[in-house]
Order: sequence, then C-alpha cells, then structure tokens
Amino acid sequence: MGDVVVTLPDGSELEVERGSTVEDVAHEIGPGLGRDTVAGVVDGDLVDAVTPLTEDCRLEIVTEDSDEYLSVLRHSAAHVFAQALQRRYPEAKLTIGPWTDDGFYYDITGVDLDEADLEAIEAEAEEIIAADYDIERELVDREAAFERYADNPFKRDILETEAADEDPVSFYRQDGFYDLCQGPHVESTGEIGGFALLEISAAYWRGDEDNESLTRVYGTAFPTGAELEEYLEQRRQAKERDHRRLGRELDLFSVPDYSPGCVHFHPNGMAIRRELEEYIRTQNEQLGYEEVWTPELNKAELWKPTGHYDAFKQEGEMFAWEQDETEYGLKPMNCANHAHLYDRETRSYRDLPVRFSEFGTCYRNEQSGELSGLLRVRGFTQDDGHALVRPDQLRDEIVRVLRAIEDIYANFDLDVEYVLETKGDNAVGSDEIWETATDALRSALESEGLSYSIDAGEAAFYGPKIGANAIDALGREWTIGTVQTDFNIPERLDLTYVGEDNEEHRPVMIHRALLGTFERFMGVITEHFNGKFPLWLAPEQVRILPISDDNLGYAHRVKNDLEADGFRVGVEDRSWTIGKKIQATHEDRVPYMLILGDDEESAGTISVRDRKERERNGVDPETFRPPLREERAEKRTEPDFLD
RNA sequence: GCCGGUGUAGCUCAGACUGGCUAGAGCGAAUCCUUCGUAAGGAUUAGGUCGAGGAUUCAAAUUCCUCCACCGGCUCCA
Repeated sequence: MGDVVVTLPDGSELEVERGSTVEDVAHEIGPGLGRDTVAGVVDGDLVDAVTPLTEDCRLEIVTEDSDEYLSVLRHSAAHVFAQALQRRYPEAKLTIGPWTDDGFYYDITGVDLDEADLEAIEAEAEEIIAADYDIERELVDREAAFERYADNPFKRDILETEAADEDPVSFYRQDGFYDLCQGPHVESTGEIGGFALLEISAAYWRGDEDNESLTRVYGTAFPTGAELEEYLEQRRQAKERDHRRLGRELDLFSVPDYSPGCVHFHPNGMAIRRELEEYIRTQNEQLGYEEVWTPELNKAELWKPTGHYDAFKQEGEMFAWEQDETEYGLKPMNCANHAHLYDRETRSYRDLPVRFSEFGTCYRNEQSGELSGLLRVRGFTQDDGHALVRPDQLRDEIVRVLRAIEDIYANFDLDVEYVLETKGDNAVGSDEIWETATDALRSALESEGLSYSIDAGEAAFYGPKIGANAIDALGREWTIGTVQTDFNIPERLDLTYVGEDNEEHRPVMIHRALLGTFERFMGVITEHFNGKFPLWLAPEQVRILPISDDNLGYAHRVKNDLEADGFRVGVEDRSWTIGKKIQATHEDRVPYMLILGDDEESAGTISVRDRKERERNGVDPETFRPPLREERAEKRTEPDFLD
C-alpha cells in the first residue's frame, strides 16, 4: 500500500497511509478538527468525509465554518426535498439534485406540480427537518443498486455513466429515504435551519433539448432561519430593481405585443439612449473610428460568402424572405456591410488600420422563450465597429479597444467579468488561424492585467471573442462589450491591402462593441443604478417644485436658466401639497429638486434638495449651476452638490 | 423552440376553484375646492367588448379548445 502525501492549505505536507479518509487526516491534524469535519476539498473537488485518499493530493478540511459548508448543507436540503416529495408523491421519479451558487435544485419527473403543491411539500420538508433524522452513507453493490432503480431509467443512466466504475455504489440514507449520491452531506436533517422552495420550472435531461423534459424545483437552505429571511428579502429587493419594472414605472420603454422583442423607447428612455450614443460617438472618434451607416435590408446573398447565411439562416435565426424572386434579409450583423465598404477601393498598408463604426440596427429571430425585456431582444442596435488591420497592428488595436472598454465601464461604476470564448464546433477556418487569433486576444487581456475566465468552444463561428459580462438583478450573466478577432471574413471575401513590397496582403478584421447594444446596456445600467441614473443620464435632471401656484412664474424663469445650460428640467405644476410633490419626485428618482416659495422668489434664491434626501436653503442659483455642469461633464454617479 | 405559470382600467391588484344582479378597489387622469414650506389635503367624474378567436350553456371574466403575448427555467446568444 504505502503512503500518500497530502498538502494542506497552509502548505504543510502530511504523510498518511494510502486509503486514509478525509476524516482520518483531520483526526491526525487534531481531534477537535476531526470531530468537526463535514467534508473535504480534494484537488478542488468537494468530497465526502469518508472519501479515501488514494494518491498524493491537496486537501482542505470542510467544517461548519467553511464556505463549502453551505454547499454541503444545500445538497442535504435537496435530499430533504426529495424525501418530502416522495412521501406525498410515491410515483415521482428522482433524477439529479445538486447544489448551486445560491441553493439547490432537483429535477424530477412522473408528477405534475404547481406552486400550491410546493407549499405542501415545503411543509412536509419542515417535518423531516424537525425530526432531525441522521443522514448516513450506505454502500450497495451494483446489482442491488440497479434493482433499486428498476423503474427509474435516469438513475440507471447515472449508474452506467458517472458511477460506471463504482462497486459498491454510494447511497445516502435518512429515515426510510435513500438516494444514489456521492455526497457529501451534513450529519442530520436538523442542521438545516432555514429551508424554502422557490421556483418550479423545467429542464432537459442532461441539458439536451432532444431529451425528455423534466420538472425542476429550485430551493435554498441556510444554517439558520434568520439567514434564510435575509436571503429572501434580498431576492424581493432584486425583483424591485428589475429593469422591466423600472422601465414601466419610470416610463423609459415598452415592448408591445405587436412587436415582440423589439423595443419602443419612450421620451425618457430615449433621453438616456441619446446620451449614451453621444458618449460612445466621442469615444469612437478618439479611437480613430469613422462613423458610417449601412442599411438593415440587403439581398440575402450578401451573407453567403461570409458564412453568416449558413450560420443564421439555417438556424432560423435570420429574418429573410422572397421578394420579386430574390431573397432579401434583415442584417443579423454589420460586418459584411463594413467589409464591402473596405473593399470598395485599393488599400495601402499606409491606410491601415481602416476603422468603421456604426450604430447598426440588427435583427435576429431569437427563440420566443428567450426574449427578456431589454436584455434579450430581436431588434437591437449595436455600438458596433470593425477595424481592418495589418497583422503587426492586431495586438495594439485590441489593447486600445480593451482599454476604452475598461475606462467606459468605470464611468458607470460597473463590474464586469471578462470571458475568452474559444473555437467551437460550428467554427469556420483552420486551427492555425484560430490559434493566432485567440493568442492575440489572450495576450491583450494579460498585458492589461485583466482577470478572465475561458469558455471553451463558445465563440462565434468566425473567430474567438472576448466578452465583457455584466450580472443582472436576478443574477443572470449578459455579455455587453466584446472584442473579436477574425481572419476568416478577410479570407472569404478576399480583402487585401498592398504592402510595402507592392504585393497583396491579407488584413485581419477586429469586431468590437463597447457597450454591446444600447438595449442590453440600458437594461444592465437601469438595474445597476436601480433607476437612480447619474445626472448626465437622468431623463429629468432637475425638477422644480413651486410651493404654491403664485411661484410658477419664478419657477419657469429658473427652469429657463437651467435649460440654457442644456439641462433637462421639469416644473411640477399640479395643485398638490409640497410634501406630495417631493414624494412623487423621489419616486421618479430625479437627482435634484428645487423648492421655490415666496422666500426664495423675493430673495432670488433656490432651495435645493437631492434624491439622497439632503437639502440646503437659500442657495444662489449662480453657485448651483457651475457645479451642476461639472457633475454632468464628469459623469459622476451620485448627486454631489450637497456633499 | 421545449416544460410550467400568468394575462381583468394607464399602473398595482380583488372577483375565477363552486358559471347567474349593472365586473370592484387603490394609485394615476380630468374637473372643482384648497395655495399649502420639505415623503400621500378633500370632493366629483371619466376610464374595462375581462389578451384574441372559437366551443359548451338559458346564461361565460369564470368551463373547454386553438392562437398571441408575457413571466421562470431549459436550450440558444449582444
């Protein structure tokens, strides 16, 4: 047998007998730790305390104080749910029930559930928790395991795949309930202090849409009820921040039934979009991009040589139709048009990079079930741009764009995660080309010191991509900005430039979007700011509240002065009490309100209140306007005049 | 697209399970009164072919079918 070397988190090494369990090692470190051991993390994988160590490894002991404890607890909570389910519905079949970042889910079949059923199951689960059953590991030989699941093809599938090498097979048992499972689990059901079932939805077996659709029940669990309550409260607040709700309340946009997936920007929403457009237009100019405009409607043949036609049309993702015996389509991307603009004249190596930018409106027939407010739509406008560069300019251009993206997001106080997406199955072009393109992106990320993760096989068909991903109020991840290198389109369209050597050379195409699309970006920042847009973006930047109608004349004079500075100003002229006017203005999240009564009018001053509920009376308007202009120009995220 | 859920006034929601007076409320809107000093003043009025179409019935917001849109996932993507 011999020994194995276990490396502990503090770097120390421990030699233990081969086959020792996680728990054994913990006991060796100290009897207290041995007693408290819930599970272990072996080379990054969470495993049961009784897992034997068969080779050299890194080991971390998980106790109730570890971050991983929550995952273990939730894994057990999934079993409690499953037991409760089977008590009420013996015919229900279990499939898989893992923990997730904020809870657990269990995929089941053979039973129809609705929200009301969840409550009943939750009550049953509470009883199982109150009974505090011991949770025990049970080893069963393979044959017996198959017998247990004679009528459950999903569990048999697991036995034949994930557990193919196991004999005996690991089960966990509590009370009369058992489940095929690797663990780890807490010691007894009573450790779960707070348990809730949250959502009922659906998922495909093994995530493949060709497979059977299962019922997925989402839940969560915490060591204490108080932590559960806190989590549920956060969840409620997140729902309040949903951009679809805010979009309605703040009258920013709508997506009417007659144009699913296509956004109507209301005056308030358009004010924000215009600011974004102007800002990005300036950024693009600074980066050397020349603005162009190309049409939405083109003949379908435009996208055949580039490969878009195959990639989009065949998937039903492109809107295209026959007209006068010719096939037309709405553009799903702007790059084909830009490539043709490049190709209209002979380009010299001196001309490169040639850079085009366009606020290009594209249409893609996204699946109906995918549409979601501003975040996933069918019609969208990208702040798109394409740079055609010499190979020696490639890295530099990527770095410049990445830097711009970083600077821009800093202005919004936005946190994003960078992801490098690499070659997938649908890719066109050779492996060498992909490797070069991917290396260029990777080295740019690294030289900028940006941390990133890799999504293998997720790139677009024409080239690898850096995605800047933001998280929405419900915890979902959305790509906003993106930089992609593309050797394929230049090749396929035979784009060239004349080099110093008077020979034709192949440029590289960089696709990039800074915000991504105005729609999605607006959705992201609406939630990020909870509708409290920075001054420069706020649809209504200042609202003037006269104390009584007698002060309306003065209110309009103050308004005119602010409008002369380009501010968006409203006057509240309804015959409401001042308290009501203030409340309504807060609800609309207007950054500044000016309260004007007889005192102010006779003194020629203003009373300033901001949406952070601070106020100052007797302010000279001339001391208010310059700092306000500055706050707008510097794109500060919070009103700071009253700091 | 798939599974499940939802759709009643501009907004938020009652009413539906168990079919039956003229489908209600609050906010918002309009009009009038009030002209108010830092987070909801009062009264009156208007506003709905109950998502659309079909079926069952003496009678449908309510039951059934088809479709549309939305919501949560899944799958797919900026």
